[in-house]
Amino acid sequence: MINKSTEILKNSGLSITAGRKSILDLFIASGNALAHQDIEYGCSEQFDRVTIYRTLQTFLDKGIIHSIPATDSITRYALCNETCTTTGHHHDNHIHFRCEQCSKTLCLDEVSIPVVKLPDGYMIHEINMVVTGICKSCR
Amino acid sequence: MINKSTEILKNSGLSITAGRKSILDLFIASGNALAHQDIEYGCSEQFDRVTIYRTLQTFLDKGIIHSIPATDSITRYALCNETCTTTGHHHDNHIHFRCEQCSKTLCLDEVSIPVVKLPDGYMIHEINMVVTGICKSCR
DNA sequence: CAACTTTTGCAACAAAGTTGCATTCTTGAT
DNA sequence: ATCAAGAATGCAACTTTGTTGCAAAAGTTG
Repeated sequence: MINKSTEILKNSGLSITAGRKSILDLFIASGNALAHQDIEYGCSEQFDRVTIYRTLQTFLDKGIIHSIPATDSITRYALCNETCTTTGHHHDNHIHFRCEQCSKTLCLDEVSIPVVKLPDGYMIHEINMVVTGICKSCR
Repeated sequence: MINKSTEILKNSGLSITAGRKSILDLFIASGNALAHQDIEYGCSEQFDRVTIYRTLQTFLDKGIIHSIPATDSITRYALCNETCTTTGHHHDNHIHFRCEQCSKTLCLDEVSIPVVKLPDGYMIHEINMVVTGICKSCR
């Protein structure tokens, strides 16, 4: 296993292609959540828009990345952490933080989502929590 | 003051137009969050797509509605409750629930968002919490 | 390296959202 | 009730975002 992106692909049973490695490398390098557009302009080599959409969907399906809700109609994705190996739809139990200054969206892996009690009759499947504000680096 | 939508518009200092009243009435009648498309097809009279976009933006600015984060790139909006009179960007402190069965998004006004403690250096401005699962009516 | 499967790129399309401008409607003062 | 000024609307044109089918190219397995 040469590098991390190759390793992730192998572990998920996906074939190793230049596009997938490139996109994974970008996620690993950036350290924050990426939108489709970030990837389109961020890859050193350029890939077709369609390929990027399909790759992101594949990664979602395999549990390599997760999507982060936002109010601005831009879907962002972030790498799931290592312990999160479930295939198929799943969810990391951490908070997401969006900085209003630098516009970066981060996974705060160390902060887990508090338990909430819903009224009777509601079944909880998944909880998402997104905090906006100013991040550590921007103060 | 003839009806609720007119009252809301007056309170926000907006001029009373057929489009605005129609859209507000739809929010009041539906009781759940609406996406642009729901409004486009939901209004008895039809309005231009652009008008709907602009009306929603105006309502957001005036604090009449708030937007609800989602992972599906569809922005949904819901009426802010009465106590929430701030003009400009603001946020209701309640949880949103999205039902996987009926696809409705609801404001659970009675459930407030729990306090979270972020690592040092982060400034919190706004917290959003979206729970997905099965709602009361769909069980 | 050969067959078999998977992935990619292209084209074409559909949906979502934005902007400028002319026309129409609201409002507030007469 | 009327009218002028300002605000809102509709239209056209455009950009961005996301989807689908299919043929060509690349990856995988023996």
